[in-house]
Amino acid sequence: MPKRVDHHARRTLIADALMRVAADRGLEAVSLRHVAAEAGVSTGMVQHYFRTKDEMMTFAMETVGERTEARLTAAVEALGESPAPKALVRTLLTGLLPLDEPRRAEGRVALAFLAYSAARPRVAAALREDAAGMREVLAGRIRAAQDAGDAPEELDPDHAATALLALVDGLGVHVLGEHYAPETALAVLDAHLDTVFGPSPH
Amino acid sequence: MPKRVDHHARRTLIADALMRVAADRGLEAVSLRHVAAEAGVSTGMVQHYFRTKDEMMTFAMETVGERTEARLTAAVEALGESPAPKALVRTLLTGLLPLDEPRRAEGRVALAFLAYSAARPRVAAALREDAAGMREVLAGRIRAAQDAGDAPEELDPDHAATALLALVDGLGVHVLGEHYAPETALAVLDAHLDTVFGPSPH
DNA sequence: CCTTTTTCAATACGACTGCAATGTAAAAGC
DNA sequence: GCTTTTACATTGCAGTCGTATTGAAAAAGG
Repeated sequence: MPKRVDHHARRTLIADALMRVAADRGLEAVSLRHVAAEAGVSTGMVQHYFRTKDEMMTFAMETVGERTEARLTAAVEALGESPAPKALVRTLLTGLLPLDEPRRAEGRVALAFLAYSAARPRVAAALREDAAGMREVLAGRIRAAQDAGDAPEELDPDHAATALLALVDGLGVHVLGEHYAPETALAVLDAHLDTVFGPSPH
Repeated sequence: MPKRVDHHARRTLIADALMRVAADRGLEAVSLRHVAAEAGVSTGMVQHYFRTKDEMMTFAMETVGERTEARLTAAVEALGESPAPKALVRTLLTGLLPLDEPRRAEGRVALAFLAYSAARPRVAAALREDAAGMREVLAGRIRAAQDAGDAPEELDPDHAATALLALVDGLGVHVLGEHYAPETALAVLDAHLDTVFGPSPH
C-alpha cells in the first residue's frame, strides 16, 4: 500500500473534512485531531500530508478557490460561445452567491477564511488576486456592452465592476447570516444589473 | 477601593483590550490571558467582570455595535434638521465604511465577529436586527426621495435599501482586505448613490 | 469596632492544542 | 533477498486554554 498513493487526493480528502468541521462548528473548532476524526483517519496521517496546520489551512482555502473557479468556468461554458455580456456577468455573479446548501457551507468556510486572512498577509494576497481577476473580467464585459451600445457610455467600467463584486459579496454575507432569502439577493442583483446593462426582455 | 467601582467602565476597558488583540492578532488570539495582559490587569479581574469568555465576547460585540450607532447618529445630527434624503443616506453609509485607521481596526473586529457568529445563532440574531433596522431607515429615506420626486418611481425602495447596505458591506470587506483604497470605495458608493437619487450638484 | 460585601490576585486543574519522535508495515529498486 | 523509501499509527511533550477555587485587602454598614 505505501508507495503508490495519490497525494493530492489525500490532501483534498483531508481538506474536505476540514471544511465540514469549519462549516458547522466554526473555524476555531478546526484542529488536527478534529479534522482527522472527521476524515476518519489518524492525526499522524494528517501530519504526513501537511507538515503544519497552517499548510493544511492554506491548502483548504486554495481548494475552495479552485472549486469556485471551476464552477464559474463550467457555468460560463454552458452559455455557449460569445454570450451576451449581461448574461455572462450574471452567470459569474450568481455563481458567487450561496444559493443552495452546499454553497452555503462553502460560503461559511470562505467567510471564516476571510476573517482568518485579516491577520495573515500571505493568505490575504491570494484572495486579493482572485478578486482582482474577477473585477477585470467584469470590467471587460461592461466595456464590451458599452461598445455594443448596451450599456450607458457615462459608466466607468472599473467602478461598475467594483460595485458589482462588492454587491454580490455583501449579498452573500447577508444571505449567510440569514438576513433575507437567497431569492431576495437574486432579485436585488438583477435590479442592479438592469441599471448597468439596461432592463432585460424579461 | 473595593466597593465603589464602575462596572461598565471596567467592562469597556477589558472590551477595548479585546478589540486591540483581535484587530492585530486575529480573533483566535483572544484569550482571557491575552486580553488581561493587553489591558494590564490580572486574569482574575477579567473573570470577575465576565463570568465566561463568551460573555466577554458578546459584550465586546455589543460595544462595537453601540459605538457604530453612536457615531452614525452623531454624524446625522451634524447634518442639521431635515436634511436631504441623499445626504442622510450617504452619511449613514460612509459611516459604515472603514475609512480611517481606528475604523479599520473596528472593521476587522466586526469581520471576525461576523465569522464567529456563523456558528453562534444568538450572536447572529443581534447582527440581523441591526441590519434590518438600517435597511428600514434607508428604505424610508428612499421613499421620501421618491415622494419629493428626487428618486425614480420605478425603484423598489426595499430592494434599493438592501442593495445599498450590501454594497457598503462588500466595499468595507474589500477595503479591509486592501483590495483597493478607501477613496475608491467612496467613489463607487457615490456613483451608485447617483443612480438612486440622481446626480448631485457636485 | 466589627462584620459583611466587593474587588481583585494567584494558583491549580483537566482538557486540549500543535508538533516531534518513534515504531511498524509494506512496496519499490537493486 | 535485501535495502531503502514511503505511508501511516501511536505516543509523548510542552504549552495554552477556560474556568473553579482560594485568599487577601479594602471599604461600606451596622
